[in-house]
Amino acid sequence: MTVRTENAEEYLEAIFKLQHSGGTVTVKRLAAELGLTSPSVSEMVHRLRAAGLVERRGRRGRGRGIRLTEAGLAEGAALVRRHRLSERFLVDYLDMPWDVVHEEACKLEHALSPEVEARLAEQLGNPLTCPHGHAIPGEDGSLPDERLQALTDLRPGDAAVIGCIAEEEGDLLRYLASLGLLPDTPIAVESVAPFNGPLLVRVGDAQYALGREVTDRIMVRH
Amino acid sequence: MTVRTENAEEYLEAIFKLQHSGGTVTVKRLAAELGLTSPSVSEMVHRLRAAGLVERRGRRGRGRGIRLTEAGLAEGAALVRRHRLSERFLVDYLDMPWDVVHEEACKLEHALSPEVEARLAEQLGNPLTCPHGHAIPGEDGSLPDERLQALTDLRPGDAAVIGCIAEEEGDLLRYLASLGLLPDTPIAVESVAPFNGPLLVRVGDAQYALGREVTDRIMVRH
DNA sequence: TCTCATATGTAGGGTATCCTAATCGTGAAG
DNA sequence: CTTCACGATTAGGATACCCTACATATGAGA
Repeated sequence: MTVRTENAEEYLEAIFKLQHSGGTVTVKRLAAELGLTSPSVSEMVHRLRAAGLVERRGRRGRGRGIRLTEAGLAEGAALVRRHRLSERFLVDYLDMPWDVVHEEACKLEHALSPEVEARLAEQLGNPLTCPHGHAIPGEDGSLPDERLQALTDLRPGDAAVIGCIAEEEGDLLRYLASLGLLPDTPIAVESVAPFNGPLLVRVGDAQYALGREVTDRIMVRH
Repeated sequence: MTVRTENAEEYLEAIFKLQHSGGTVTVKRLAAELGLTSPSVSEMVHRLRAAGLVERRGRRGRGRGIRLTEAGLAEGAALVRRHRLSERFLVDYLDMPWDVVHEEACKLEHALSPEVEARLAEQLGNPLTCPHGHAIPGEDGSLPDERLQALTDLRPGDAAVIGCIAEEEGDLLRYLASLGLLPDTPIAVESVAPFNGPLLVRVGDAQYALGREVTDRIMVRH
């Protein structure tokens, strides 16, 4: 049962995230998430199952698909926790820009022991979210399920607070940072142009016109 | 030429360290250092050579054995640098005890990009040594060769300063820390018991009798 | 009930890395 | 000058992944 490799960890993390984003975890979805082919994923899922980290429910009904076992859940949560703590570390301690930390954290997450993870969390002040606003699982693997909605789905006049950005890296993040559209920022929709046009939003004293590509990725709460 | 794997990095680091500790780098020594068999090492050395990271000198005379090329040297130095910076980080920022950080750093060193490495060094105040006293290679790969000698080799009456501890982890380090025998600590030999007996040393106001197993691993400078 | 689109799985093949056992080569010693 | 010990290498085999091509199975709709 040599399934504590870095590769296996990637799978567990991906399954954990898919499982928590709701919906059924299938081989196909996993393959898409990981950028691999279905047979490769199918094979690894068998290994993970043999190792007792994953189980398959019948293929019909609600609870179908791939599920993490108790052990797998703990592993997956720990990986996500380490990933997001790493991002916080890179931003808070090393002053790195938030649009590059995801990739760096992908490597770091596999290099943190529970001990280092715990001390890092403490040094960082036990943060609750990553720089993009995603919740950091607790040491017990718990993850609050906030119900966020895309900014796109607000109506004119609605006010909200940015919860997280559904994008881990790239130009979009740089753009948002340049506008000050960061997690926990209050934002209000002033108008919505028809035919899938831009949203006119207010942030503090500023007003911006944001396209759907952007507003789809800004997740807000009330 | 897929030789930028974590495994290959381990080899490069080991070769770098053996090369700098003087002496010839052979397959056998490498195998011992890495805890692998000779055939495995032989094979990887071929891969590294194909990748232009290593070269073999003739098997006689001074410069024989395995040598890092320019490229390999840079890689090796970077790995050692990241390893020792990681140790500093673990001790200075996360308050971990110095006898456990080696193992943690073994994992971390492969997860640091040049960018992260640079920022980490800066945040830590560009330290020159790891917690055990070993010099941290510069960004250019340079490594000063201090000429240290084992405490064992001093004569009664000699005074010196602890340079580094030739041991990365374990009880010995805990023991030394409990006595305050850390790098940069002044130390004087008061007497040496015959028949490979203990050394009586003075450290500040304290006096300790240290066995050869211990004094062999305490490297000092003047 | 039967058929088909689609997800899943099997077959077969490739690479990187490790191992054990056997072979090769060379300097030193007789 | 021959032999031998020992380090290096080759041979052959295992495992963990990954892939492409092909086979199966199943729910949905005819």
